[in-house]
Amino acid sequence: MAKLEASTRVLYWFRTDLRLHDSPALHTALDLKPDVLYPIWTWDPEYVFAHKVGVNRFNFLLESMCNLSESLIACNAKTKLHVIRGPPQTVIPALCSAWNITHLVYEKDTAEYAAVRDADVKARVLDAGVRVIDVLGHTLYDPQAVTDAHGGKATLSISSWRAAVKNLPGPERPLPPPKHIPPPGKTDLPSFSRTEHPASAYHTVDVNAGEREAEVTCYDTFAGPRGDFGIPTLDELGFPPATTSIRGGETEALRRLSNYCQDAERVATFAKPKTSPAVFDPPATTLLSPYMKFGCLGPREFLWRVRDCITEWKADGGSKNVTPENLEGQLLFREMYYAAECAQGLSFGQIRGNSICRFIDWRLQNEYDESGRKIVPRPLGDPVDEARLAAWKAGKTGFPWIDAIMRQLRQEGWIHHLARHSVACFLTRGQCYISWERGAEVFDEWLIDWDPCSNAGNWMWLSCSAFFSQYHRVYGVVSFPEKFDKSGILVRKYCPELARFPDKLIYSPHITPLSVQEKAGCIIGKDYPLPMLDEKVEKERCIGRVKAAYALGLYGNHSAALDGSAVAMFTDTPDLTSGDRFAGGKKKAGKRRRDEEGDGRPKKNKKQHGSIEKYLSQQ
DNA sequence: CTTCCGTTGTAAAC
DNA sequence: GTTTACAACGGAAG
Repeated sequence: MAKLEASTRVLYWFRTDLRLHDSPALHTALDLKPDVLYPIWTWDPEYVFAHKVGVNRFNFLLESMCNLSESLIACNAKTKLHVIRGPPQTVIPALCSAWNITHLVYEKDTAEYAAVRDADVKARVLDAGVRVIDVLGHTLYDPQAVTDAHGGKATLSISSWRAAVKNLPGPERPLPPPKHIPPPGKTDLPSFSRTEHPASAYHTVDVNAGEREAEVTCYDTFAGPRGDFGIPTLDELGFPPATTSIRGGETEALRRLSNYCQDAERVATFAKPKTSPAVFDPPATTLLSPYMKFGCLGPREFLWRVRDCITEWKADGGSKNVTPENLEGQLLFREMYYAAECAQGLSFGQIRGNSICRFIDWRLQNEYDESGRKIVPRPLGDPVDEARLAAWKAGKTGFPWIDAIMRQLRQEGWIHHLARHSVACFLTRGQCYISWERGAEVFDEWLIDWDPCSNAGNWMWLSCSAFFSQYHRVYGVVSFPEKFDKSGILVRKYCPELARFPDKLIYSPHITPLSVQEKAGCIIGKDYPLPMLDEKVEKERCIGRVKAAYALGLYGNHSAALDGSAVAMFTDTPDLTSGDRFAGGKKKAGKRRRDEEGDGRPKKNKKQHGSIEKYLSQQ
């Protein structure tokens, strides 16, 4: 009797902490000196059916889970990562009951979606008398503590974030990985049924259906096809093989980190804005973001490895770079976005209801029903806008720099930070004037390192919706890449049809004489698209529109943004590229349009390098 | 109130 | 290759 009460039986729930090193939550679990510890992962149907996730992120996750399982086995041959296929909200309470769990331990996830889910799970198991311990470990600082120190307001700049953390204790050195892990106990699943733990409920909205080549079989059983709680495979998701060359896992993360730190001078003099988005083999940056996203790499491990590396190098006479441009600074932006998301909640990922996000009359914004629910799938908008969005996503805009980046994104699941800037600026305030929500959605689908805080935060930054406001600074689709690479290696790799164009024309092949095009074996307008819009003309229109939006001064939480009437408060600048720009699309009711705007300066339309009409006719 | 600063612009002028 | 005008924002500091 007394012995039974003393027995400590821990369910350790792995989520975005797929590592053994520097895991405060796992450390806490082991400090309980448990008799048994079950390392589990709940294979949540939400991500399989309701959230659009590309094959490369799933592949990275599965590899990271496999690697973690191997590391667990190395600590104790009797253990491994146990995958249970079902929604955590019902599966975890059922496991607690079936396995007589006394403690549920996991790393705290502060992002709103996860926080809501975890609160649900927590409430259910607390009811059953299980103690719940959640421990921070995904960030250097507690986003809630930063928010509190900032008066409950979102941190909108690095300086305000810095002021908020000034009096908080700084990050300590990372914890070592455990050497031993207790074994799990019995693993039977009495009376588990799909009625209680539905996966099918989500089938009605299988948003990934288009990517699948076969049926989803991963929910046929709870413990996998072999009944051994094995890690699912892409086959069981019905997905084709992954296309990325980025391998997942903690082992790979630590190898990459060590590898990058070999070159102490590069670490110590790192300046993000100076790193090239055009090189890829190897990339100019660490490529550690995917590992950070899934917790294969702990932020403190990264921070202190970098700090130590720089200290050593400085001892040899070097002088180091400063935040926020240096490597440590990269982590600080992540912290800033986490704190801002924590203060803002679910609306951080959208315009509607988002008090830090400017309301701008972007095309193809989210749409909501009367009760404020997002309409899924999104009703189609103006065909010209839709065509532009589709071309952007497909890497067929006719601008090689943009297209190469988008194709790299799809293939590799990762692109350089400044490449993200280029394509995000182009889609939103630079040229297309399409809502950042659409871009964020595509990044969510394709980026391995997608993170609800950093992704939405950076899209608001680039679209000048929050964090940043210098909307005149528009990235050129030729000038910007030329600054880094005049030879166009990224374009040659990801747009191979352009590989034989001369350096001077690689970013603007449409002005190439036909004879040269023929020699290069690629006719622009046939083998590669004409530019789908006039870069300079659209840039000027966009700047004018954003300027007008700033003057109007609406934010996402304005009543007009909530009830959908805000768009009608905008007036349009005269159309310069195509007279029938709005002819095909339905205009919003009550929309006013004026003929002239602002400076009234007649804009010359000298170089019409292409038009959406010409572009569409090629499709 | 004014001034200064802000990770990552461009194009022209020197 | 570096410097400067461009046209100009929000927020913090003074």
